[in-house]
Amino acid sequence: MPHDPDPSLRLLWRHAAPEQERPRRRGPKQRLTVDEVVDAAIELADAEGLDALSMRGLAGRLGLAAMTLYTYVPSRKDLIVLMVDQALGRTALPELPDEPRRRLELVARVEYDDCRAHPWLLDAAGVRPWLGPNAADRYEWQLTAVDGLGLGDLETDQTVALLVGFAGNIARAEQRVRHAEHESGMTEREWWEANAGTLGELMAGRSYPLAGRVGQAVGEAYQAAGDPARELEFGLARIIDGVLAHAAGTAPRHEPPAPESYHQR
Amino acid sequence: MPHDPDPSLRLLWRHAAPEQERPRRRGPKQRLTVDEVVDAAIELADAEGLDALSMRGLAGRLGLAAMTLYTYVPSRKDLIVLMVDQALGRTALPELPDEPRRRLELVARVEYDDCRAHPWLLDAAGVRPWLGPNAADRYEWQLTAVDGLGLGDLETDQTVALLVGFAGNIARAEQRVRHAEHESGMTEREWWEANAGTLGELMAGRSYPLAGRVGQAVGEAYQAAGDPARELEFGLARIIDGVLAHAAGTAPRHEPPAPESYHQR
DNA sequence: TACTTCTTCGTACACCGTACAGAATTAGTG
DNA sequence: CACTAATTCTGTACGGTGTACGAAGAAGTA
Repeated sequence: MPHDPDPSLRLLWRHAAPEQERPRRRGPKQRLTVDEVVDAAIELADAEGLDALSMRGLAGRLGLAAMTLYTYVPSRKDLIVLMVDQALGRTALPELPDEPRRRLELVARVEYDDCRAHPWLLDAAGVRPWLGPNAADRYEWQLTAVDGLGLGDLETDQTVALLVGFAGNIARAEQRVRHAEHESGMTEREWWEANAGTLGELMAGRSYPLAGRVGQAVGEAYQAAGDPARELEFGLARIIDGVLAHAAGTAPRHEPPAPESYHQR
Repeated sequence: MPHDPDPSLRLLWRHAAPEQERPRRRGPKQRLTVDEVVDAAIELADAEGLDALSMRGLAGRLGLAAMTLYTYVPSRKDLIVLMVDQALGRTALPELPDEPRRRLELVARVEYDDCRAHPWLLDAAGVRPWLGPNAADRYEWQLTAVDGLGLGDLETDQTVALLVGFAGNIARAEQRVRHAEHESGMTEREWWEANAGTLGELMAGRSYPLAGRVGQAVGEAYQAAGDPARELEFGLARIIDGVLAHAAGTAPRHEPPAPESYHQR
């Protein structure tokens, strides 16, 4: 017996066929629209994070009783799916430049900017990667950016995943620091100053020559410049170098290692 | 007024100074050890995910009352921090090969394997990236792998982040599919078959030339081979190409500095 | 023995998502 | 018009969560 189609797909694509969207329904009109609900949820999640987005809280902010939300949206999970697609739709996809490197950079940067504007996007990725209209548009746009390098279909897809995944990781690292600072009430620097003594005492006996040196350099650079944009710059340049070299067919190729036992448990 | 040092740091490094670990305490002995609690939590999270790890559930599995756990661990968040470090400590860090490419590959693969063995590691990364002993050991090991390429301290750190971040992303993508399948009760293929009709109807009017073609190719390749290992392979090769090219100080379109042996294919 | 300190545990609170039933409101039907 | 059916809105309730708090008991010290 086959499965039923997913009802929330129609909700995701609710703007696709606006002709007969509302074929005159019986009961009272809805006070709000789904878009208004989702927009309010986005606003709330932007301000206070996905954890702080509760059905009761959102309903209260909208002047509704808690359960009323369920006439707009089947569940909190579905709401989040709608939020993702709606947030993606807010940024207009810029025109793609001609130069390949610029195109790939742009794919990563757009993703990075969105993940900074809506940090909860990174947490929401845990739910099903459903195809909403804006997600579909964006995927098509991303593929267009990578298309024409001479890669195969699979490699094109993997390149997109590589770029947006990396951009998301940079955003995630920033978000983690902000989150920790917000909830511990002290900055990264204050935390370190408060714990350096304890940590040094605990780590006595162990030696971390590289980690000590590198960690210090990273800490200084981070708090001095304060721009994790540099981090984006570096990794992005490496990735694009590698992709372009591969596309040009000039990258050195090696056999993958034997899959079993490159290290023991 | 300066901040107090973080109490859970001592808990993280509880094995660091075992001499005077227990300076004769008064009340009854604890029935369990912190390690046993954390191990049970890891086991539970491995089996059912981080969401299913509740204090009551864990306590029940250990034969304790719920609140008793709080004599071992200050809070659920701290427990997760301990879980992360303890899980990291379970995999012995393999010896690093000589060839640079193999070293970088190994860094990514170890991370990938761990993220597959403990999928909740990816969710747990949301909490503070605290320095536990095993995390510190691993960081040092990762830096050692990248060291010697001629990169600066910052770039070395960023390269590590690039590799492990990528590996985590691949694992995350797999986990997402598994999670969706588990909770929807149908496989990716079944879902598609059930929703292809609806989706096609909804997407009428829009055209996704690339996404359609690529998506189909990806879907076939994915379900046919079932190996996301290929995805790891591809991105990893690009990243390492880019990093090594950069380390060699040569722009992407230059020859690599003739390693002793590499065969082209 | 009495005191102190620690572990264990039951209860309680605030919050969460949401199932359910009833009241109010509107559109279609006679 | 009245009547019915569908739909929105709402309050209450259930089972779940993390954890604050206080009581009870055990083990060490005086």
